[in-house]
Amino acid sequence: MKIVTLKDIAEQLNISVTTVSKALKNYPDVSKKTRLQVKELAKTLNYKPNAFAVNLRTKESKTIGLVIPVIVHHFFSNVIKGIISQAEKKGYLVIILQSNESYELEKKQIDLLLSHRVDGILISLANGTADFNHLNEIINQGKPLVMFDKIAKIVKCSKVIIDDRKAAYTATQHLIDIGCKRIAHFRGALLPQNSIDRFLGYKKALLDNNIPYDPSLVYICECGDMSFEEGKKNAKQLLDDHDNVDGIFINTDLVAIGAMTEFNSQGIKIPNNINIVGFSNWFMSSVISPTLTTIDQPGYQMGKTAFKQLYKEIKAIKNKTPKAPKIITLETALIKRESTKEIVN
Amino acid sequence: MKIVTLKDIAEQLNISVTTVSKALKNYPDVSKKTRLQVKELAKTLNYKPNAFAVNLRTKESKTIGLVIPVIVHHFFSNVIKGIISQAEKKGYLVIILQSNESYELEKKQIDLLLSHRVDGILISLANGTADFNHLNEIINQGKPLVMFDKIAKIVKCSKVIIDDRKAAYTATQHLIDIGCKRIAHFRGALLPQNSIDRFLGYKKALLDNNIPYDPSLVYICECGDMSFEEGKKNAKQLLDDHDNVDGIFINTDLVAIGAMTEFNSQGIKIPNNINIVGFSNWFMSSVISPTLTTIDQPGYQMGKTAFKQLYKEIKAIKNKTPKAPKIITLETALIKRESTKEIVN
DNA sequence: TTCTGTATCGAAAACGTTTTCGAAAGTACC
DNA sequence: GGTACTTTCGAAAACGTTTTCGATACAGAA
Repeated sequence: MKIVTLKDIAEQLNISVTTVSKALKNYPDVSKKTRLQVKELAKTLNYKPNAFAVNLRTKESKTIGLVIPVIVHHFFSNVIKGIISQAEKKGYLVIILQSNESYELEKKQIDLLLSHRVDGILISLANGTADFNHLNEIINQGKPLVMFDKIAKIVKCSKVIIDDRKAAYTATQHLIDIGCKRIAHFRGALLPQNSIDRFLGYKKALLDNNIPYDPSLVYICECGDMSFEEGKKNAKQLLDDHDNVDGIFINTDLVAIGAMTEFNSQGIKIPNNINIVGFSNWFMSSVISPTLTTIDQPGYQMGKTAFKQLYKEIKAIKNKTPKAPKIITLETALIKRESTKEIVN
Repeated sequence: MKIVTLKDIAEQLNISVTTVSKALKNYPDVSKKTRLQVKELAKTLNYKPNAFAVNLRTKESKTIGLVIPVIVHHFFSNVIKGIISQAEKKGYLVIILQSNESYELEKKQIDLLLSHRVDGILISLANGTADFNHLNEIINQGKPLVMFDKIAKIVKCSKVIIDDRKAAYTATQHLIDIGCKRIAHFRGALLPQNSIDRFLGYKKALLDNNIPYDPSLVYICECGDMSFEEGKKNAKQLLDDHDNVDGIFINTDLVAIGAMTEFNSQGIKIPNNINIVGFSNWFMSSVISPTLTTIDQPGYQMGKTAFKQLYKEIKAIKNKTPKAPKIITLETALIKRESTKEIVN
């Protein structure tokens, strides 16, 4: 019941706390005999160092913070898994907070993490975040910060991303390659960099292929909790507005699936009447009918990479050799499935 | 850049650290004037109490640990969300670890959490866990432990569960009600209580309806990372073994979806040739074709409830009034969808 | 004046580690 | 027997808080 401390071990062996501490940490200036004695007793008493005391002394907590917009999300939960698995290998624990796409919450949560003295912070921004003082505060405290996926270019820290623009270009080009002439885009919210980049990639692909860009073909969705419904709503609106759209590039799979559901219920055949490309490669996309052509976004790997970078920076700061921020871009891939098909006239 | 401490504030105001501490915590024995001075300076200096020092002194960390078998999982990620949202309200942070369905990992992780001195632990057991010493150690240390979903009845702690047996009974009864005569069951791994209970519920429903229980109709899947493939494999095996099965109650949606995929590819029509009921109500189940009849399992609410119970126990222990373990059962519901349909002869 | 009470403060111990530095004892060598 | 070196240990400070307890000052009351 009582929690054992170094002092307890010291008293039982009639030696000093200092020696016990050193024995457990294999200091060279303690004899083999006492070292073994100490270690054995520590084991039988089930001694566990008091993390608070260690942290207070060493000024590191072996804990990092993670702020993420949503948790119930195929991509983000994969990121979390990647971070946690990698952190565990290095002996780090991860405190997870969900910003719920709210700037206010995000700010509070970073404050919380800072006062809990985490060794570093990983973050994917909320859609609503347009002010970055809370992020700069982390950096000012000399703590490493690594952003991933939803980043802010202006913040001076390392970032792990995909080339959203290129991926979107590839997706759109695929629609063009199979013969689509009039391609719509369901884009994400206005602020996040990746929704901007995906939009730009879409636009560039059109222009490079001499297809005029038509703003009326671009629909917005917030991509929050209501993604699926937004997809349905946008699809319905699209059908009201236009009658000659033959392809849509959609910002994220969940919205795409919502759209497909709407098209299905209205008797619009995919891919015969309309081709659809999603983004993210949610597992779901491979089991719905028709299966969804999409861009594979390596969530697990992104989590792993982000932690590795953070770890490097934690070590670097500890050794007083801070490194310049680094931007790491991961590869994506177009996954062709049933929702797109060569158009034959 | 430098992190400010109570001492810094004290020196700037020419008062003692004691007084600063008391001023910030509104002790009555500090004058209003100094209290305001201190608070103002603390704010401008952006003072944040050093959590390590506070924890060391007060012996509580305002942090809890969560050990969960998988993260990339619709049900569990909902649980996580529920826990985190509730914890945040009470000022608690959550450290999440993934046991990956491995007993060894689970044990190590609990050790990690204990040495990090979390105030309490929430856990959903790994499939492989059959020994409970690591859990009893938590209790022996006087720390609250709350198990949810995948529990061990034998461990003396509070639990938040659903009535798996009843839910499985309901699911099976539904198959019987629509006219199924020969009902198979894809069960989960052998150890976890809920996979046992679901199996028992299935069996009881059969017997209560005078349908003989046939062990050859029960297939096992581990429900780990390969759930989807296991579903396909089991479905294929079932078709090899039997030709008169008209309904299956499947342990979890993901396996069910795997099975449906296999049936689809073999031209077996759902629900015309075979009726399927899943379990958990993953979002995916509502968008695949045909949509899947399933049991709704309230993940978010389970997370919330589990944290609330843990919180109560943390407070109770702090006040030296520990309470007896409590078992909380949440309601489930049968969600009827397209994968089951009245059989007409 | 002395006494009692109240308001305000600070010294110091404590939480459990880590690490520096010096002390003591032993060994080896001349 | 003195010197130099090695081996082994422990005292003490430090990390930043919280909280107990006593000190001081000053008010009003006797």
